[in-house]
This record gives sequence, structure tokens and C-alpha cells, in this order.
Amino acid sequence: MCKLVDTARWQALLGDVGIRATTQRVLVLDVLAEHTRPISAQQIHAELYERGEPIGLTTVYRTVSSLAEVGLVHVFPQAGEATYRLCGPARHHHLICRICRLVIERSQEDDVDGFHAEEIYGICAACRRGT
Amino acid sequence: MCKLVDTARWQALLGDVGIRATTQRVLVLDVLAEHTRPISAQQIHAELYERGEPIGLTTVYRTVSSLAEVGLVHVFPQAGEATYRLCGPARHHHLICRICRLVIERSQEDDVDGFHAEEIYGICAACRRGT
DNA sequence: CTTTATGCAAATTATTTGCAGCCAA
DNA sequence: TTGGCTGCAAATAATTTGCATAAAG
Repeated sequence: MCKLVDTARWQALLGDVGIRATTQRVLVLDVLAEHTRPISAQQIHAELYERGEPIGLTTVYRTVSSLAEVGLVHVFPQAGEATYRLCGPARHHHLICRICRLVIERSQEDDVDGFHAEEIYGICAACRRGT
Repeated sequence: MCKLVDTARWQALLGDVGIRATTQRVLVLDVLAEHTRPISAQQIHAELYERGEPIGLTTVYRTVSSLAEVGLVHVFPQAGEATYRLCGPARHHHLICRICRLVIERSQEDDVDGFHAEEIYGICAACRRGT
């Protein structure tokens, strides 16, 4: 598990979904891949900056937007700022812990009284029992 | 079902939760009571304005914040802007339809694999079958 | 080459804060 | 009376847009 940017992998992925594989998009995907929890555009920008890979904040916003559009990332509209997370290709919905921000991807349907659940916010098992 | 401001009722309610029953808070509660779906602070402000009851936008923000703090309203952090809705006193969680914004209050627990659901976003039965 | 993406600066939009005056209890 | 509440103006903060330049296919 190296920490180098896996350029080829992201370029292929971007090609698959039909958008240009630019340097910036690869970098953003790389940062997203390092996180299991959703992160904000500002955070992506900051991490790339620290990494010595300057990128326009505007570009980060436009990139996560594009990535969301083609289904590679999921948007979590938080209070104050939106956060983003890489998404598996399979159809799924999410369980999001409001304490630790853990995201669980679930493939099976969760329905309650005819209501079709897509995003479930709550408290995960670990946080419930006190971490 | 009259449309006049039910001042006494809101004053009592505010007294119960231990905050001052000001003119503005009563007005905000009145607007909230007219809506079954969550509405934004800006919308509350606009409706009071049209109604000829000018109120500072700042006050609206501070009011919904206070009301949320004492448990009278629930905050739904949407993309872009937060929305607010009057809440019943009983312990409950919500099902929120992303299409029609319908909110269903549910008293019984909804848990999935040890995850405790508090807010469930998805599609309501009506919208699923095409309105 | 041609189209699409980038990035800076400026504009928008939602929300918060400072502070002086007002009002409910 | 008096501490909490209001509202204006100004400050923040996140996100978007215009436009000229750069890079991908």
C-alpha cells in the first residue's frame, strides 16, 4: 500500500465514466481515496496545498461536482458545508453516523412503511456503546 | 380553523419551555404552524413581510435557533440553506422525502444492524408511485 | 486543432456578530 | 428595573460565475 498517486488507476476510471483525465481530477480522486469519511472541498484543497500540489479552490468545487455527476462521489450536504466521499459502483444507500461521521454503504434495500430509505443519519453501533 | 395569530397559545408554549414570549417569536411560530414541510429562515422572513409584519432577518435566524434549542422546532440542514419545522413534544425521529419534502414523524425506533436511525431521507410512498 | 478544464478575481448567498436601543417579566 | 431581545450594518464563509489562458484527446 504505497502513498504515491495512482495516476493510471484514476485516469482509467475517469475515462470509463467519460470525462477528461486531468491532473487536478486525478489529484482530487487521490485525496478522496485516502479518506473513509466524507470531506469538504476546502479540506481537499488544503490537503493538496500541503502536499505541494497547488490547485484552484474553484477547480476543486467544479471537480467534486463533476465527479458527483458521473456517480464517482457522493455528496453529503452538511450544515455549513457540503462533504464528499468516493462511492462504490454498485447500487447502494448510506448509513451516516452523526457522531463519528462513519459512512456505511448498504446494498440491500431499507424500507419502512412504503418509505424508501436512501440516506440514514443516526448513531453507529460503536458510538452508541461509547466508542 | 381561523387564520388569525393564536398569540395566547404560542405565548403559553414559549413560557413552558422557559424563554420570553416576544412578538417576533410568536409570529415565527405562527408561520411555522402554517407549514407542514420544513421552510427556510428566509422564507419565514418573506412571509411575515408580505403579511405586513416586518421582522429583522437576523431575528428570524436567532429565533429559529432558540426554538430549536428548546426543542420546539427541528432543523433540517439542506444543501444551500437550512430549513425548520415545528416539532411534536414526544420523542421521535423523521422520514423526509427528497421529492416532495414531506416529513413523517415516527415514534417507534428504526434500527438496522445496530445502527440507530434518527433521520431517514428517501422517497415517500406517494412519490414512489408517481405522486 | 477543437473542445473542455483551469484559475484568478469578483459576485452571490446564507448566516453570524457587534452594538445601541427596546421590551417582557 | 434590567437582562434578555431586536434590528441595523458590517463581517464571515461557502460556493458560484465571468473570462482569458492552458491542456487533453
